[in-house]
Amino acid sequence: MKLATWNVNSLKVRLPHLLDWLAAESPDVVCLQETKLTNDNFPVDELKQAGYRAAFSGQKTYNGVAILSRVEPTDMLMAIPAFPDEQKRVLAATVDGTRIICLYIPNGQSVDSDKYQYKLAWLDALQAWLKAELAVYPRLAVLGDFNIAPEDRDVHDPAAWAGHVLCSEPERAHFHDLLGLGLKDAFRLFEQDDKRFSWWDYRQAGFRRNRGLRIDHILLSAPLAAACKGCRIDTAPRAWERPSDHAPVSAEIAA
DNA sequence: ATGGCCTGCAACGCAGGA
Repeated sequence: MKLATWNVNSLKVRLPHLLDWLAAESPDVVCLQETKLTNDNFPVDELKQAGYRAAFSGQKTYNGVAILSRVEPTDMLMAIPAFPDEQKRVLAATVDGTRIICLYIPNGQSVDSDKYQYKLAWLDALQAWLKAELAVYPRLAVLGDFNIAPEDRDVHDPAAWAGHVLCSEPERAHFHDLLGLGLKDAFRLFEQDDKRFSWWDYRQAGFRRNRGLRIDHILLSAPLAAACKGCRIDTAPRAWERPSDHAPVSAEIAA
């Protein structure tokens, strides 16, 4: 079972990229973030043609998440139960006996912003929810744009980013606490090249200069981590015409 | 040198992203 996550930064613009990538990579499950589409505009038919069912939770202009899968997703949940939110950032579904949680964690903007406080409150609620979910679903995968670079090695210039949003100590502590629940960062289960990132700023030729961050993650419960055969960031689509600023991340789980 | 780029909205510049 191949699981993937991709912040597409507008599914309307990136649908051709997504269809090309699905055809090339044949993932079984794909979590999408920043679809920026209302549900009535979701490209259900195009994805069905490509062989994917879709669950989605969108809104106008901002946010929006989706789960694509080869088999019908069931038991969908559109929010953290104890954290009602107008912003569509959460989608959970069960796919073939595996619980999939797709997240678009708030960016936070800057550490002195109200949005940063919202991010920390959001992460508190996430922590409590995932603890309960793990007790219910042994096979649990959490995929998405976490907007957290967990360690300095996930940052192109740790000195420049020190203390800034996405790298601040409270955010990293939250990420560490998720691992403390028993989740594993799939990417770090394997030997990886240095300076592997999943997001690069559109400005200043960020991608060409590999000035990026690793902020898109796949976390796996113990049974899934034990069966995980690989995890990689596919940087190729970031070099395509009119790319998303994020690259897809995928993990292979043995059947 | 505190911007730069991209998307959506519905502007004719803004908010938001990271």
